[in-house]
Amino acid sequence: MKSELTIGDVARESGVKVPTIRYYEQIGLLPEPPRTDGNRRFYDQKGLRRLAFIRHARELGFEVSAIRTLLALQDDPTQPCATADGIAKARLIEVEQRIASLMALKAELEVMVEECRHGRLAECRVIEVLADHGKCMHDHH
Amino acid sequence: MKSELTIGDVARESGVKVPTIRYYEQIGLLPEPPRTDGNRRFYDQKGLRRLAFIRHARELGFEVSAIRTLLALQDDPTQPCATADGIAKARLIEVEQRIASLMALKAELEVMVEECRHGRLAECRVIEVLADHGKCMHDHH
DNA sequence: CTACATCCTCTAGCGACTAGAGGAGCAAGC
DNA sequence: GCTTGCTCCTCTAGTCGCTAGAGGATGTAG
Repeated sequence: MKSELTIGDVARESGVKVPTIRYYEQIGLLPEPPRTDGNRRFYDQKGLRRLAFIRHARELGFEVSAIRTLLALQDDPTQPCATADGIAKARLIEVEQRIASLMALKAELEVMVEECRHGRLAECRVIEVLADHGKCMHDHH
Repeated sequence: MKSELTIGDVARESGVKVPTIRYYEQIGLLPEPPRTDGNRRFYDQKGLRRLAFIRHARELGFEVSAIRTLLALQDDPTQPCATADGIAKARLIEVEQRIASLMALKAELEVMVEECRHGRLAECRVIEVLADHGKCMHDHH
């Protein structure tokens, strides 16, 4: 376990691309790391963990502003966790709504694809359904 | 049924906002409509249908480039519909993958929220799970 | 005739990156 | 030492699909 990690090292280990790491630093999600004599960033295990935290949160769909709050909470563990819990709950609701919406779209796409008779476009269901919303059986949108 | 519709009329009837309609025109999704003496755009039922088509396709998550192709196909209905069918099928696969991914995230978020004991952050599951990906039971990401 | 809504063009901003230019540093092989 | 080639640096600009705002013209209702 190296103690001085280059930006490439942390990129490999965290799965976050090098330019994205620099971008996170630029927007203040990551602190400015120390530099070598040759002006290169170097990181320690703490920096790597912070980046892994960010990556995981991004994968879960949290916005950067939410991650900013979560990181601040992590930095001050004397705070009650109601805030973190609230952010997670809000995200859960978003995800549930997005799933419901996508399920409806899936059903609609399936009908379109299913009914396409592979003939001429004149009777193609894909075009037809898109052209006339009334032809789709769902009222979700 | 008016035959000369202002941009505001088609916005109301299609549910697409006025600046978005102008944007669609700018990127070539909509043809440049004729203008009144006072330089205002006016539309007919055909223009409104084209906009409704675009809106529905966007709601189904099709990208603008895909919609461009679908519109071209619609304009030339002698073409086989295999292309339209392919676009819809590709989108269906995307949607299915997105649903699967969101279901996994939902499960993970539920565990996080469920296990949060509403105590101090020191033992908050939300922060903890985010900080250590190994603590989450899914290997989807 | 005066408000006020709607329209026009134009430029710039959003989020979360991603790509590319142009140059400097570093490690390994010869 | 020297060259090759990879990684790093900064900076600007582009992506997608809009959205917001400035600053001005036009149309409509009372």
